[in-house]
Amino acid sequence: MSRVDVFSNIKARDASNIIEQSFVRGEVIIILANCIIHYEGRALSDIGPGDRVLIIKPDGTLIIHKKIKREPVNWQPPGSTIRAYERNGRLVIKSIRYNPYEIIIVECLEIYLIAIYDAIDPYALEISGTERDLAELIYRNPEVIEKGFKVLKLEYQTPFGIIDVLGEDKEGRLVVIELKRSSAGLQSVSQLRRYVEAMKNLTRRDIRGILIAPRITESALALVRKYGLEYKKLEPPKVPRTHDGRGVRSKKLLDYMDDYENKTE
Amino acid sequence: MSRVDVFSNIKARDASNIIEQSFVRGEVIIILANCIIHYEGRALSDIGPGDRVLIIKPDGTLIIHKKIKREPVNWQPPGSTIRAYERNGRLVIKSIRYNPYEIIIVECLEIYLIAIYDAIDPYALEISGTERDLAELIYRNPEVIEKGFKVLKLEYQTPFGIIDVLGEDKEGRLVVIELKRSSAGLQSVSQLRRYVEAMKNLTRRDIRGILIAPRITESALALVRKYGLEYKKLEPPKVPRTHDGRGVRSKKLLDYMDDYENKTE
DNA sequence: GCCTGTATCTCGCTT
DNA sequence: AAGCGAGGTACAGGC
Repeated sequence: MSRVDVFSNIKARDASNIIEQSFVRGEVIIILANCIIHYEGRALSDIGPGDRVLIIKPDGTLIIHKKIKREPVNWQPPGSTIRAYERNGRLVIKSIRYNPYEIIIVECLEIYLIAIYDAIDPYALEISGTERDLAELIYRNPEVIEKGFKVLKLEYQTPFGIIDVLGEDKEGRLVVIELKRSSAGLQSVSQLRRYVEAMKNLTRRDIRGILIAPRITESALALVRKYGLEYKKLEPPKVPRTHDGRGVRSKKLLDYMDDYENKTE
Repeated sequence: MSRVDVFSNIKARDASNIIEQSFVRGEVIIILANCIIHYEGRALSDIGPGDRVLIIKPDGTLIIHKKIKREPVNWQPPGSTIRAYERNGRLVIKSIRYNPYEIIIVECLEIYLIAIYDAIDPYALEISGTERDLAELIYRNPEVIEKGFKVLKLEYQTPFGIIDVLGEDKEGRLVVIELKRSSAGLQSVSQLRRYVEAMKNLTRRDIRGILIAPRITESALALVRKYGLEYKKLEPPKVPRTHDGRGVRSKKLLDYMDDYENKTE
């Protein structure tokens, strides 16, 4: 049996049956159709007729793509319900989410193609270069902050937010650290300031606040100084990891990179 | 000529030709395949073999979906380049983005289906219930804030951020307003405080700061009080708008809602 | 280009 | 269930 079944030139009623049965079987459903879309929930939207790509996933996700942009024009998150039926000779797909209550109605004026995809996908994404990697770097090598720095807590909860890294400098002052995986802006400075103020309510010790990021905007740096905070440049490490934890992968990527150079030059 | 061409049982070399030619023609390409994916750029990621859905859009967008979740497992934003070729008998799709430099390599172990979609989609999404709608409500009806309130500026730029609404109360005090379309949290309070502090550098007038949102978290409200700010409950209006500006649409949505009740009860 | 802030953000995590 | 913060966030608007 093939992994994919394809239907074209299909009547609305048949399409609705195929979709509902396939959804129950836990398959991915791809629909190419001309449709109009109504959405109401946290906001309200409508869009007139156009050729779009619909993806219905077995977890209840609904994604509707236009022919441009990375973001779907309409969607429903995992856990939503899916119903398909025929109405006035047209395929209608209705998805409802509860809490918050949100509804999407897709009315298909023309169905070009329906693909039923019995997908098997056991692997999870392995990623590095995140803020978490930056935190682990500091945890394992506290001296990257400064000589004599000690980590006291990661993800330390205060009444007014969660501090990425709480530490202590060699003079015994409390150090509040806010991490950013990429450029730090005004918001990051406000965040750090909030945590420092929160800690001032909890202790009478001297407190320093340090913003850690590979880059900072000019106005953010000005704000850091205005608030008596500090900035230190530091990048999150990108460490290739394979499923079994060995760093074999980068060689393979480099292999492809070479391949790219050969193809395009 | 049909809007969709479908290919299955296709060789890697043929697939690559179809993809490259179709991309040049400005069509949407949907590929169902078992693949591994390498990504390197702002971060670094890998994922082992699995059945996924790939969408290549004519604007250079690449989206790769697993069988669950709303978010793609890997992607490339609009403006990226797309290349497809055969390597060791396998289809390889490579996408590069510059600034920042990011590369995705998809190696297909098996191609289940390729659909070439000549999509036509002229309409844009019409949406309401956004922060912008809340701002317009206040601009047209300043009294929703309080009696005697006057709007001075929308999107007023300070050295430390952009104030949603700058206004004046009936006592002649400057009022800084921060809007949220949904629940306000700690971050919103920090933001408002930053703007109020920024204005204090620019004027000697008395300044009030008001956070406007349909809801606020408990700790955010505590922080509002701690900083001497104010909170006012207000919701962004959801106004159905049709393409020509008339509010005809909600009747149609209600029509479908009734339909839903009939179908499910 | 960079910077700033919103989003029907989504997602994971913790209380 | 609600709150909090990260994200390869994407996206729009300004400068």
